[in-house]
Amino acid sequence: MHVNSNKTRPTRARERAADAIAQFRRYLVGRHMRFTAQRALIVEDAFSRGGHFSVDELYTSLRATGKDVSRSTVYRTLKHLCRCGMLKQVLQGENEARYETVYGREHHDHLVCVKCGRAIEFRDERIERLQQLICRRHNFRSLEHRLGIRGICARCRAEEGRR
Amino acid sequence: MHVNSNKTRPTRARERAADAIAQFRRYLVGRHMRFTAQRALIVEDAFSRGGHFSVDELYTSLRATGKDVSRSTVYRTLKHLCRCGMLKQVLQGENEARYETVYGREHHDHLVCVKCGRAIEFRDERIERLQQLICRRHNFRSLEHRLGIRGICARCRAEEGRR
DNA sequence: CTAATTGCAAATCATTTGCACCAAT
DNA sequence: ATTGGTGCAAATGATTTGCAATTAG
Repeated sequence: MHVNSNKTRPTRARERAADAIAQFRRYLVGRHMRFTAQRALIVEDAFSRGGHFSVDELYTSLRATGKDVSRSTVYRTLKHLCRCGMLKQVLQGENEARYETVYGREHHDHLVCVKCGRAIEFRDERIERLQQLICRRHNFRSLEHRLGIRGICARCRAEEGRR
Repeated sequence: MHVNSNKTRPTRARERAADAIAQFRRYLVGRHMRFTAQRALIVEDAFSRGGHFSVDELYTSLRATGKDVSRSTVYRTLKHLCRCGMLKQVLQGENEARYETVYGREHHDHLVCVKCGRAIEFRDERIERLQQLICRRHNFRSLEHRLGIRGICARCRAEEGRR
């Protein structure tokens, strides 16, 4: 099991982003699609950040750094990134969709704090194995799975004073 | 582990619905809220059905039986049902929200078929226990959890011809 | 060159809300 | 009688789309 801090080291992040851009370009070229400046900026931003993000966070962050990309293009690009499996939507029950990067990372599940919104990531092999077992038993071919535990994180519990 | 067939026996369903109506009434009364004909109809319909449903399915089904309840009221009532824990939203990544009844049932997880949309329910104690363990390890207080495995069900795989 | 992409503004779609009338307590 | 509920139509908010101008291959 491992836990990511929400801030990845800057250098590490830049590497990750560069890898992702290269990968996305390969995907696009292979499909006669075009690798544009806007797409590069979007992938760059998405993969430089630690945790999850919403369309608006990404859009605003780009804009804040003077990289003007339209909302439409952000939506369209994120859709492509999902289609090629580099990104995935994580649905936690809010109004707007949130995304997390997949490319270059291993599968993990989440503890989501309902107070502060933070997501703690974890991976448990025993749970993974049991899931496979269940699929086999139902003759079900698993494509992906998602486990989310909602609750209150240690920090919020501490601040809250009581247990 | 157990699996529910998607159709519950009619009599059984009626009982379930009656129980749910009574429970919702208790909740409302206890909060100085009013138990109205519309609310009864909505709860009745929601708890008579087997699987998951969308607002529109419920709305249409009511309407089809001549029970005229406005969409607004359906939305407002489902929200109350979620608030009191009798219902819960299940997010599978579509555009519209889907709900499933909680009251009178035990917690379970899902195998969701991406071909036919069917949801197979299961419960595995070992997974439940491991989740508790993980929460404890992170000093995280779990409020609820949700495990969904997306893939292709046995029936669709058979129809598909290949493995 | 030529087809794909962008940005804008208008269009959708699910869900929410303001308000005048209605009904449960 | 009160006060909360309902239905309608209008408002909202996120996402999508048509289209003319732009640009990558």
